[in-house]
Amino acid sequence: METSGLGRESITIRDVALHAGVSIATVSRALSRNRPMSPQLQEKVLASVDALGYRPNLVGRALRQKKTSTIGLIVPDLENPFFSALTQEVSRRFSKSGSDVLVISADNNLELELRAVRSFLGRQVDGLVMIPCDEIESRESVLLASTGVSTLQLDRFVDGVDLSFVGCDNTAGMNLVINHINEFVDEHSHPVIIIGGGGSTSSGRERLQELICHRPRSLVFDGNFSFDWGRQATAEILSKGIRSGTIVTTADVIALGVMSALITNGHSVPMDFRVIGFDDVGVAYLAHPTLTTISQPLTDMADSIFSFMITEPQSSQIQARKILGPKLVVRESSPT
Amino acid sequence: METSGLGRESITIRDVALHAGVSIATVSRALSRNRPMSPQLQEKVLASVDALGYRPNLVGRALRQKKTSTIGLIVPDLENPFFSALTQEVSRRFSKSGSDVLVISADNNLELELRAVRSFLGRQVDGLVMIPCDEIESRESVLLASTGVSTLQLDRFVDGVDLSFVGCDNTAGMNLVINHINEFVDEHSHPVIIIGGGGSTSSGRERLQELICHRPRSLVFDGNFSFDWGRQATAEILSKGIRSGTIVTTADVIALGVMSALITNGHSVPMDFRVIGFDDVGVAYLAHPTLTTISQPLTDMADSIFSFMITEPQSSQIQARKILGPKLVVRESSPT
DNA sequence: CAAACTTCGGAAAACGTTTTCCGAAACCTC
DNA sequence: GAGGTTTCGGAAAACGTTTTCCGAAGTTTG
Repeated sequence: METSGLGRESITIRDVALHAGVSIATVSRALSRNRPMSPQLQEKVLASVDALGYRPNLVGRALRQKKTSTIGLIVPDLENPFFSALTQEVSRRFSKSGSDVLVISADNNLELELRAVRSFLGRQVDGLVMIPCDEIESRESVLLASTGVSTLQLDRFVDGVDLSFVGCDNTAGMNLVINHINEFVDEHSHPVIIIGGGGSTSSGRERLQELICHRPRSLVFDGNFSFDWGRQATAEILSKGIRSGTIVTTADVIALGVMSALITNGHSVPMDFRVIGFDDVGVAYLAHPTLTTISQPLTDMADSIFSFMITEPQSSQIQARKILGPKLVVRESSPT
Repeated sequence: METSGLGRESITIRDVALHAGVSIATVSRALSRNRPMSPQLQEKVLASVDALGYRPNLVGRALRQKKTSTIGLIVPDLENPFFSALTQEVSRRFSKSGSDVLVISADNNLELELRAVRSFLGRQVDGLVMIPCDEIESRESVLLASTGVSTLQLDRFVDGVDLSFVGCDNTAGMNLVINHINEFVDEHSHPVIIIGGGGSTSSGRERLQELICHRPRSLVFDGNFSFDWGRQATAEILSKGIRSGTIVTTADVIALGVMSALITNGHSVPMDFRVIGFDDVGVAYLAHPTLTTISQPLTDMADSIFSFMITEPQSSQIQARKILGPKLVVRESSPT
């Protein structure tokens, strides 16, 4: 009859109770299997549910239960392929266990990031996973998040905040790079050029620091995690008359910009310049030449986030850190 | 005192009322500015709000108001750079007007897509935007969505469903491609090879159909929207002994895979093969050679989605279509 | 100055659930 | 067969808001 689907008033548990001739408590129990009940009654209720096309209102449920079966994920920038891959991986992990991951992109904007935190907090998510935009400036957002709900930092952390963190070992990763280039870099004839990015993020800083520490004499450029920055930095390098060298970057997106600019200007990779990235995003394998880089253990990271979130009811306010090991992937952009 | 921040029990409007010595109605009004009130009282309430660090529970509010100030966006695959760019654009547009966009990735999985719909519906989003996974198989999801809330289809639509749609004109886009290749393709010496993808999606099908219609004698391959498929199809082409031609694809991700495979095997683009993509994702400009492609009006699409969602209270159940015009971007992978 | 508005704060209902509590019936046990 | 235990359905409270309604003031009007 009125299952026409046009009805703007949605059917509630009350309608089902009326239809089945039972109380709303019974309907609730039939659906939640919270308490055993006689099979015939259960069936009757379920029949009414089907007949009316009833769908529980999760807002009502959340209010009563004080939980939403939802976790929030705030990412700085979905257009960075590393973050979209990580997002996908985290979503996949949680969806296996039945909880939904809701994603908001902060668009590399501190104000939007703070708004996202407020929104998720107000919406009573059961947990919050943040990839903070900035090591210093995101402090307010992260702190606010942590007062309201079990919060985890992923990939990047905020300086001096007592919150659990899951990420990859950037220092170890850069050491793999250093060892790799030591195999072919002749200190004098073949300069090492460092192009940093995301210096205001913990991972960007860690990677850059490690590089500078081991290669203190190198030419250093610092910018952000973007294709354009890689291209721009390359233009500067070339304008200095440099015509060969090993260019180490702190992210694949930068490295891809670098290679693009080099090749456009007629320089060969890896003959003239060797280029090395970090992250191992999908396109790193697609570029030409294919990009030598550091592969991050995305699946492990997602798994760790999941177990932190599930096993720790927030009691572990104590700062726990799960640092996962990266791998070197040597491809065509550097000699084997 | 108890503003220590450790308190698991969150402060409610009731606590604020108590602290300020007013009723909860007054607190609500002070915050919502729903009704004018004396400034000194307002200030007193606001002071208490600050003192206690009160944050409204949006779940309670949503239950009462029957709206969540939230729209849901379901995307097939965040790792496809076209979708992450589109997601970013839509989020940006809505966040300007103060409503949150919550994103769920269906991971190219019909079951997850259906679950995402159920989840958003249950969570009472004010609107739903879907990029359906499959032209046929997503029908159940889309239909379910449309019964519960104002629903829009974006970029792809489901066959025979009366729902508004926003997307780009794939046919026109492919015509631009056809005209472009007509300028340099010598029918006999230079074969046209078509690599389709996403044939089970409306956009994939539309693009492929238009191509085949204008170039009926071409060699045609059909697969999905992925780098790997592009690579794989290329391997097949080469294995047939073909050593030159114009390869037209239905998506940049495919085209990038194609170019990668061609170059790896020592073939030159655009000397031996010309390659053409569709979408104009960021990396298209980064590839080497840079990729000739069709640029989709992402911002316009987001704007249209926004105005459909805001101006049409759902009354416009009537199928409205907003088809936006694409542009041809000629780059190095094809002759100018 | 009485009557009629206006202003503004509070009590309470409402939103859709889940869950506690209660009581009736049924079932044991001796 | 009386007393105790278990089973199971329903009434009602609770979750945190917003909003309708009411009534007590204050203000205008004739």
